[in-house]
Amino acid sequence: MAERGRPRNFDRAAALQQAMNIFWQRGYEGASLCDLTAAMGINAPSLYAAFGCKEALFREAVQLYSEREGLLTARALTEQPTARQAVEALLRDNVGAFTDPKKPAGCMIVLAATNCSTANQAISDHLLERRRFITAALRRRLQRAIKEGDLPRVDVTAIANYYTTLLQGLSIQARDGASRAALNRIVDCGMATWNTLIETAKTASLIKA
Amino acid sequence: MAERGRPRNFDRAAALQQAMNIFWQRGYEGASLCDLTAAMGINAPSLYAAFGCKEALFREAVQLYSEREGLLTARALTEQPTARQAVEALLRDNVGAFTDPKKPAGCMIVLAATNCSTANQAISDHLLERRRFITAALRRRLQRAIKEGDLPRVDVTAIANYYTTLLQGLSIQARDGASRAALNRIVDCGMATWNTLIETAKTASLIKA
DNA sequence: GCATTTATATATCGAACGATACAGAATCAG
DNA sequence: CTGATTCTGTATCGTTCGATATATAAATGC
Repeated sequence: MAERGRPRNFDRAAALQQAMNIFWQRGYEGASLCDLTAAMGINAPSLYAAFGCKEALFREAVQLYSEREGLLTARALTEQPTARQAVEALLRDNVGAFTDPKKPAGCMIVLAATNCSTANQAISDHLLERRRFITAALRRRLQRAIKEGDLPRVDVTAIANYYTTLLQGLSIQARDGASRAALNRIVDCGMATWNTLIETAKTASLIKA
Repeated sequence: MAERGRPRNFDRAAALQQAMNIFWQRGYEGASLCDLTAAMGINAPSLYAAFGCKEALFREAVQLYSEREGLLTARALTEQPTARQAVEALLRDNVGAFTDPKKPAGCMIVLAATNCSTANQAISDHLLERRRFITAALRRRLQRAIKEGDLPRVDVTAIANYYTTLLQGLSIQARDGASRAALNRIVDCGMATWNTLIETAKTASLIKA
């Protein structure tokens, strides 16, 4: 353990988590360095020494968020036996997280950089990539269901995009103060229509072909 | 018309429209005064003399946006004969507007202040109020449909919230670069399930009662 | 002990932010 | 014409932004 020099005086992981919460709550540009250092309990030079710059800190915070909160989504998609159960678990689990009073409302990936100045386009693009990754994961899960015979041959892109859109809308609703019950009521609507939706995607896909 | 003093050298309405476009594209905080004055073709003092301050300019821009783009929604809700047609027209017309290449993608009311610094909470609240107004208009339209016998007695709040969520999700999808065809494909999914959804909202409402 | 290394706290830095002071230009009333 | 009024362009204002220079404190290696 060749830890030369004065040892760090704060818990880097704990500080990162605080930074994540601030970014989650206020967005990339809405979170000032002053906000960040105050929440992290350190001064600016310590922040820069430990994380590089604001953008690098944000990317680490997004990574932490993905590992923490994205776990819900990943588990819902992999562990549920059927596509329908996977989609419903994905929606319900995220609604639960979106309305956890101990956390900022809604999804950080969706909300933290919806509008950025042109100088921070890279930040927007980074989150856009993450959003597309989630949609792709859902699409792959639906494809797996077709292969497993759990789902008829449907337009998986359409279904995945539809539920992604609903999920992103739920983030806005959560941020706007909707209750967990209200959001679950919306999920009820989204899931009640599953059978019809699959039929539609099937026929539409056939019409296209 | 006692127009005293030196006359204004620019078209106030045209300048406001340019400001609206900048706010629409970059959001309230993402749009700097430099961006605004450049797009409006005027200098800062002219902007302040004509509009007061950045926040007042933004509120006027939101008002203009509501009158211009909100017209689509208002017309869809009032002019279509049935609730189903009204909702579908609302979604289709907004998808058309969201993907108009001559305009910024997505809805300004949804995207322009999703994450604001605490100093500009009033801006967020203003747009939140507008969003709630739109949901309320949809809910009233559904209630009207029940009164007209066009719709069974359903949980109109749930249906209105569901389609609002979908519409807000569509704004994010549009901003993320989704094509008009892709968004219409999502609307297909949302509308294909109308009958099932109404049945569900009916029974659920009865269960509740 | 002493040199080296790294982290900390204070005190900024230059740039960009929203917003104005000011002088000059353009119109009106008389 | 003169005086009053309003708009315009230049040149800032004070503040906050993200990011650092500097000196000191706390650890290690020898």
